[in-house]
Amino acid sequence: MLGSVGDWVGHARATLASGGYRLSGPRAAVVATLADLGCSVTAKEIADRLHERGEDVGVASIYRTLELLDRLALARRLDIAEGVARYEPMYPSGEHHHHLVCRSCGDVATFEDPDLERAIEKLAGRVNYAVAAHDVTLRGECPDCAAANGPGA
Amino acid sequence: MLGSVGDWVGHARATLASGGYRLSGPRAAVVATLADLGCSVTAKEIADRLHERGEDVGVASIYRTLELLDRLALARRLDIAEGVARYEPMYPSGEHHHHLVCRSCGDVATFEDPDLERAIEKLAGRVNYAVAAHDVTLRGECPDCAAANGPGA
DNA sequence: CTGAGTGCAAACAGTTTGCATTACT
DNA sequence: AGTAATGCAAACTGTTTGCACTCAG
Repeated sequence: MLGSVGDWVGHARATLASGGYRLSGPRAAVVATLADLGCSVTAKEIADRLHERGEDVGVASIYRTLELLDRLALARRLDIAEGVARYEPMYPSGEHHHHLVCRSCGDVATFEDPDLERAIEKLAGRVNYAVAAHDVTLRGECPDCAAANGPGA
Repeated sequence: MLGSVGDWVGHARATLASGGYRLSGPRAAVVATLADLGCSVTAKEIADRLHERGEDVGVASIYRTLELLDRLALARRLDIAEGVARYEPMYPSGEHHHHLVCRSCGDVATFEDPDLERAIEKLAGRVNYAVAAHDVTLRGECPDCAAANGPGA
């Protein structure tokens, strides 16, 4: 079970500790919640989830933790929809996925594609930037919205 | 000269007109400025440029125009850096490019890659979404920043 | 014990909206 | 003339920051 939730939480805890960062209650809660929610999570979603469980954490701490995770390469920030930052856990193995965003309902799905990764890798070697990461976002309609809107269009 | 600046302005004007949208002074100014600035432009950059030329346009109108252009597929909104919406002209030919973003200085460069497009096209046929568009963003360091920071890292 | 980390609330930046006024068509 | 579009300014949303307090190491 590569990159499983439990693994990532452990990895995050270890990385934080070895970086001299304290594993405070709020910080641990944000890490656990991010792991739990998984893919493409907003600060608000984390806050809400924690609130539901009675374990409230100030928004500032949520933002500060997410920023820290991003800085330590424990999470990555996504620019899928403008206006809201989304985060998701980053696995040490480097495995990752990309996103499909529904223009109608905002739903986010994921995909992985070796061919695409290969094309990007080759490309990265050709450009004059030192490429460290990449995002690919496909936009269109999810099956549900296509069924609902498509026939009419 | 496919998709040249002049072409696009004409195309935009025609599309607006045929959609029943008025070609007001402010709107025309935004269209012209977007064409002029070209790639990856923010609302503020348009406002500033117009201000320099003494042709001030209210921010609201700039945002409304950009949203309209996006809606009419005359421009596309980019989610390159979170927190700011960036726009660029969309050419009717469908030709487009993607972006390289420097993590150090924020510089944005562009690239085109047929292999990548091919991979995305194939992929689009395989997923269950009806894919209408795609964005690819490579992140890393531009040559200048790599030269400045790289040796130290 | 001591400073990293927290929570609050105020500050901010970018964007949107309501409404009276202006100006395309 | 009639209505789409503008400009202003206030409202909003998401995010950041200053500061006194707290708690993990």
